[in-house]
Amino acid sequence: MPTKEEVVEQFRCQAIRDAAMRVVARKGYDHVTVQDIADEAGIAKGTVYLYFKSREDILEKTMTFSFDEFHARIHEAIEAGGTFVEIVERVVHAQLVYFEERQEFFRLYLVMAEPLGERRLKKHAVYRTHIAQLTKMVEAAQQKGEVRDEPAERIAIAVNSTVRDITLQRLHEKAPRPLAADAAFVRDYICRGIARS
Amino acid sequence: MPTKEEVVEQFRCQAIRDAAMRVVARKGYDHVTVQDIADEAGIAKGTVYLYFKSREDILEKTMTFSFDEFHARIHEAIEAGGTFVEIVERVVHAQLVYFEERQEFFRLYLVMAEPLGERRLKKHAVYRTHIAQLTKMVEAAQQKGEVRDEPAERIAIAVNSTVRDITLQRLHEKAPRPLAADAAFVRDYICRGIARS
DNA sequence: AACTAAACTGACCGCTCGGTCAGTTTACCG
DNA sequence: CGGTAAACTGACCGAGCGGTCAGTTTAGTT
Repeated sequence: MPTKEEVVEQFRCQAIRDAAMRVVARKGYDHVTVQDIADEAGIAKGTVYLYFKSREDILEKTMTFSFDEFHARIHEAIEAGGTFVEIVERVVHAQLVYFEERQEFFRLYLVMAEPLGERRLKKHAVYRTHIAQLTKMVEAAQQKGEVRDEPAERIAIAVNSTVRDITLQRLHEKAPRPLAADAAFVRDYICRGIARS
Repeated sequence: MPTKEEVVEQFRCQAIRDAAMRVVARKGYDHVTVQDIADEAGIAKGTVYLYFKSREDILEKTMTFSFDEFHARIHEAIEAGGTFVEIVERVVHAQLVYFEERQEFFRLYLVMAEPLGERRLKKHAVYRTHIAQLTKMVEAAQQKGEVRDEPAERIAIAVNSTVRDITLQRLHEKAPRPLAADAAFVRDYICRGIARS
């Protein structure tokens, strides 16, 4: 049983993470300042440092925390079973919906996938986890002979990239077409390619 | 006929752009300082400002300048004609080779595709140009009935995302498999999907 | 060699940001 | 209430950055 202090602490941490996520969505990961986060959360900058030890700490915790929920959703979609096409359909749909509902998270997610600079950031580890999840899905389908015999990780990356960029495109459009249409498009693109059959 | 002064000026500008590209590749777009660029180019910071009017000016010019050459290569690959599969094969191959040979450019390219923050950056315009180029390619193929009847821009985005993320993956690997293998994989993924046929 | 204009330099300025901490407010308990 | 400990605040500090410019070096001309 958590003490009252722990409950309050958790509540504050969550509020700060939520604020951080909104600000990252607005300004981009690299341009977020601690003052921004404090303002967004309606507290003083000093208070932030009572709950997190540095700017990086806030951003990293924000990332991993949000990601856990996303990860769980995809896990569900995979575990529900069925043919590979059905699984892909659910996974694609789950991702599109999740990104659509939580654009702040999606923008954070974009940052996770990209890193390639001097520092191997923790962000990237989070992205790799997601790829690993999809890779297992592909491997299972290959065992059942539903998917071509190519490196599973390559396939997972290809699948994921498509979902991500279509989501990005939808975010840029003022009035994107119905989500179901893009979900179907991505599912078909992944499974059958774009050649007229 | 350019004067001697103009030649020297162009040479200096090119040297600074080259330096900027290398530093961006190492540190990432947002963390590059003007001092970094000056050091890399072997000149003083003040000298940089004789040729460019601001940090943003350097980065923007570096981006568009490098991109023009890339754009031309893809244009060639498209215009050489043939069936859609052949064209895709050439385009994918050209991109993979170009990215492999110029990793600094690729890292710059990654930054172009991503923006989604407060400011609609010029970076993004450059990326849109590339997508527009691919979109035209897809539309031509649709006219000939070689490609399914889906929004051409969506297809272009999907195609491009795959090439990009596979390239990214290759950069992370110490010993990636032969480029031709990935080129074939991407081509097949795009045209036929991943379902076992 | 003497002169000059153009090219170049790097110390400097103003500003922003991450992080600190002395002081203030709040909340709880006897 | 009164007292005290915990929570909170925001002015402040030092570091680092973009951009400037007075001074120095270089290169061309006579």
